[in-house]
Amino acid sequence: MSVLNVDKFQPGLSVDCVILGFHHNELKILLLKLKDLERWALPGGFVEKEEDVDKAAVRILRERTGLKNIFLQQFHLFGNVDRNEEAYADILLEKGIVDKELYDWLDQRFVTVGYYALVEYSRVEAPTPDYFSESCEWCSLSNLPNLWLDHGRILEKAHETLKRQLNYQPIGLNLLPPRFTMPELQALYETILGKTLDRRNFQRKMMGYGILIRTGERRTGGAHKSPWLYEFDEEKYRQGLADGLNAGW
Amino acid sequence: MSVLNVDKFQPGLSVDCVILGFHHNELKILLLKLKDLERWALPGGFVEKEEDVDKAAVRILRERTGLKNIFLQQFHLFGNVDRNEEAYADILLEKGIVDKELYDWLDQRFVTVGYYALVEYSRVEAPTPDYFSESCEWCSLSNLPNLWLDHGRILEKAHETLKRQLNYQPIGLNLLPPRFTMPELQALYETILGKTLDRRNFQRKMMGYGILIRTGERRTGGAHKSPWLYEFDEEKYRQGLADGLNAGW
DNA sequence: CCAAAAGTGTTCTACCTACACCCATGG
DNA sequence: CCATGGGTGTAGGTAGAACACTTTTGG
Repeated sequence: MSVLNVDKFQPGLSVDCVILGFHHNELKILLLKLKDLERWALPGGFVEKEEDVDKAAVRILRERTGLKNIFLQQFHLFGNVDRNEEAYADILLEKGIVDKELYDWLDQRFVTVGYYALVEYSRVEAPTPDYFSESCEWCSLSNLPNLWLDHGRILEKAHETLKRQLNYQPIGLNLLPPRFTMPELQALYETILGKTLDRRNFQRKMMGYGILIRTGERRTGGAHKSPWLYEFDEEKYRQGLADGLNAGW
Repeated sequence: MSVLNVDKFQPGLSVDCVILGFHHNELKILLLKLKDLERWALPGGFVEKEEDVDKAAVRILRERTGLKNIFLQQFHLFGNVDRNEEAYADILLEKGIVDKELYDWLDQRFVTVGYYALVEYSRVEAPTPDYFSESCEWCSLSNLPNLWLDHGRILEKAHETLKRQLNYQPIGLNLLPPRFTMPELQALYETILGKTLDRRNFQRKMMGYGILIRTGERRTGGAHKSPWLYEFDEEKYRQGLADGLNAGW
């Protein structure tokens, strides 16, 4: 038996997670530095034979971040034949990181299901690398390292999906701390959308959704007027997720 | 070798297509009547080992309908373990429709990728059943037969996706005949959305998108005022598909 | 007291909604 | 000629965009 018991996995099927956090007004993504290769990969894994694909994504997220009960959404299946072209398994075999059995497993064609998760940056205490990687770190979306295979494309697609969903779904819960200011929420939107928004219109629009509660407190210590602290009305937030915010038509 | 050479297919992976057409002001879906079972299935198939998943979907659509160059969109992967529960393969083996090799192939766990296609009803001349089905027919969405496995759920998800996409994507090309009237287009929207829309506002909104061209001609023969015939400005239509119609934010 | 950030209000416009009205056609 | 469906116009409301103004805070 290899270091990984490949028999328990569904062949040819993998899951990759785009795990996004928000820190210092920047979108961060959790990436794995592959062993003996100057490339980084999305946290991913295989699907057990008796495991739902959605459950596998949840498990992988938990294994890397320790987090549970996180908003995790499937967004696309990547199924091109040529997506596995890179000969990384050869290097792994050469270096003795994998044995022949695992090599053969890795060498097959894989299709991968992309999931994205929005997590609170500070709640991820010790990101854990997997067997194929030497470290697991937050990287800035604006300054990405060299990504493995089609992982750049997967990330791009996740980002597109996220942008579109911003139009009809609430966002921020599990991405921001439990209490946050309106400028912080706005900065999140601006970062995801890649453009600036009007402060005052943003405030009105967000309040109009009815998913925010203004707590009585303010964030003090900043160099200027202290902003109010808000929290999500989780009940209404979930309803917004389910029903959509801007129905249209 | 079986009737199907299963060796050439990627194990555990299938594609199912929700093929929608529009006829007599009703949405129709192309379904297969399974042999020796009072159940119907979505047109589907397996993915060849050297074939992109998207290409497989195109191939399956072509095999059933003869159509090419159709709007075909992946919308979800269905990956629960329990989705294959039904013991249909047992019946097929019993009746001698499949041999042991094919039986074993069918008996494995499958995850399936859902695609939906919008096609012009009248252009599908002779829908062709596959090896497992005895007929291939258009069924009315409002009066569905008993569906196999989770195909009802897959259809539902396709319909949800379609409804949402109506808010930011044009629709109608390849679903309506090349020339159509505004009431016909409206009927399509109403059918998909499951609600009535205001005639006059609909017209203004659609014209506002700039994807329609009013031809000089009218449809005569109807019992009342003859409506104008329109066609899509395919250039702008495609641009609308790519960029979205209502960007939002 | 000043600069900069945060909160609130106002105007203008565009679009959506809900209608009223006119025109064509076949029976 | 009339019932019905199709085409066009218009008034009111609502929401988004683009503003100005006030308030608070640390330095």
